[in-house]
Amino acid sequence: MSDVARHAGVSRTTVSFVLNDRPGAAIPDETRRRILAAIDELGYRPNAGARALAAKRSGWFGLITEIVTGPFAAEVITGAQKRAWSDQRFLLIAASEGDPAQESAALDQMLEHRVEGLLYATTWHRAVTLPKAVREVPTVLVNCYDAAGELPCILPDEESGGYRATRRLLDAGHTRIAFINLDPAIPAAVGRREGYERALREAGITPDPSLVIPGWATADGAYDAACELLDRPAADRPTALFCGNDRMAMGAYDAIKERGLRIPHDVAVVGFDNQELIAAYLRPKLTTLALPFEAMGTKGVDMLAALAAGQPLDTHRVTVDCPLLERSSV
Amino acid sequence: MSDVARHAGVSRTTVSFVLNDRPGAAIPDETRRRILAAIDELGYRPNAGARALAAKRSGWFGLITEIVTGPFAAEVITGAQKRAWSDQRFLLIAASEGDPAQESAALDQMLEHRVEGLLYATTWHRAVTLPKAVREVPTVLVNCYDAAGELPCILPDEESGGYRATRRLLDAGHTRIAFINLDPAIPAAVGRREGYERALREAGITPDPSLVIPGWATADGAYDAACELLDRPAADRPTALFCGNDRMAMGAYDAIKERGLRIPHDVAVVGFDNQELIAAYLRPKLTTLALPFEAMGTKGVDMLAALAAGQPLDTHRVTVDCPLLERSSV
DNA sequence: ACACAGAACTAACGCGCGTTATTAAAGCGC
DNA sequence: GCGCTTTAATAACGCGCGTTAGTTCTGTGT
Repeated sequence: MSDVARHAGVSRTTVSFVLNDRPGAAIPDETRRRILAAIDELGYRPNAGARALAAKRSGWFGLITEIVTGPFAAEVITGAQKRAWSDQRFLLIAASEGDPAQESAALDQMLEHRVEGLLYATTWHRAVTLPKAVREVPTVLVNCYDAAGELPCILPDEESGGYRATRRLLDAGHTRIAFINLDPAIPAAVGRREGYERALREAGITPDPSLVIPGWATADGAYDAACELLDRPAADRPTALFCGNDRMAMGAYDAIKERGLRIPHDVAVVGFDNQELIAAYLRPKLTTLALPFEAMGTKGVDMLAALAAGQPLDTHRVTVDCPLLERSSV
Repeated sequence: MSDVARHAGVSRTTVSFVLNDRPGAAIPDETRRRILAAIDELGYRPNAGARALAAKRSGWFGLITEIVTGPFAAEVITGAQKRAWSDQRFLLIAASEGDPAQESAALDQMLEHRVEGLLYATTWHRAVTLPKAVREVPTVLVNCYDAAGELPCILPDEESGGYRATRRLLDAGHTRIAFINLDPAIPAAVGRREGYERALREAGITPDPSLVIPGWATADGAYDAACELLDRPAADRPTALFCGNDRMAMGAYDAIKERGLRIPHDVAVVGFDNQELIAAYLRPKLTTLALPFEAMGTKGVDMLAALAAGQPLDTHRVTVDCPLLERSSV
């Protein structure tokens, strides 16, 4: 930068002023032109680290996930990344691999890099407790929530997801809709069931508890559940299956096809998660709900930016809708 | 750091010495203890940016990929990330989204952050030409190679992959092995075919060109190709299909099943790419070769570390083996 | 007694930049 | 001509640290 200044016949301060087009600094066009020419000629690049040091703004946000691989984490990263870069901020990404030691090591590194905010994302919707050190910096949870209830979080709207799935099946004319749920204890299972029941009641149907069966989040579990449902006497048999995730829908598909039933003609199916490689390749293609990972990542950076700028948050707990992806199984 | 020094009753220099346990500095245990206690008590964290500035070592490596999402990029990131963090180095990740403008913007940002090395990874094995600016910093290409032949690169060993797949089928007793290839013009197609033919010749079989058909990298293309192969007169019909990727293997599965043939009893299949969600969920599960993305990412960081340390590279063009994953389709 | 060597420590500079306080020159009204 | 404001520019400090070239304090041998 001193070289640029010398080359342009001005002081280093003036160069700094044009580089940051400092408001209030009166720089004649001719001078600015000379400086820009010198920059170009010398191939000068500002040093981001030095700039951060002097300005006391690192420009970094941190993102800690459980695994970098895996479709979900990748989507969160994508969403956060796009928003961050477009805003001249950068993402320091780390994976905890589910190991508390790695997690806290990653956190230490991020704090040493003076991140101005921290995003903590999990693979599945659940409660977490973070190391105390996170209090040193604005933190937003993504796809999880603070067991102590102190940190702001961004969560998928499971209830409206359940509602939307059920509503879609109701609209298609189904009245006996079974729900092959995840492990009933987890938040996703609770929320989706509430949405499922709300949709039914809204349609004037009293929810039948016998139509809600846990599939334990596995294809085999859902297969067993579907078999049990489909083997009931005709009057009790559901004509539609809402499955807790796409892998479970795969299991349900097997049970349906084994019985010579056709999808969606005899039995309609709706999944959850939109695991592209499953949902788009099943036959028929699976209608499912997408977890809004990318949107949550984007929203996370937005909230961090606000927090880092000292603005208060309007909501401590943000929910993001799960869009319905229409394919051919309803 | 000055606070720590004052609190421990020493100079800032001494604190710096114990923090970096500087070889040659004689620090009595008692003093070291006092300093560490002060650090702990004050909750001091070194400022990574300031340290980088003073030491003239940023500690950053850059990684540019086409897309952050997508299973392949994620694996490269994982591999690079693990190696980098374990080595106290950090990864500045950017996605070009296939847009040259974004790519060069990302590159600029990385250079401003004074990355000590750059990894450039593509989704599929091919030639690339990078902006001239990459010459400012050691660069290694991952899964692609420099059209100008100047930059070091890390590539999957397509030839040995083709060999290994074919060899596996030969070992299972097959002699008429068809190869439903990718677009014949791309490097992966060329290399794999060479390996395929080498394996055949080694087994005393003269490669039959009529058994090599392009499937154009799509499930439909491979389906058509498989139909044509399987509908040949019995004497000409292959008993094994080696497919250019897993999606193509899906297409081949359909053609095989439609004809009432069984996998692997009547026709064996080997895929390529190991797309988990396809290969592990097809019935029967698909035997396939994995592209070593994670290993290539790791190797990439290794090479960068060597280059950044000023060591010369022993090889300019490194190849990494594609491991065979045995499942149930052979 | 003195010289000398090592141990323990520190003052001071510089990394590349943002920023504040200040100066010098130019323009303007009377 | 004199005061005043605006414009154009700069010197100097500090961000938090690594590092070099010292300085001061011990102990040892003669």
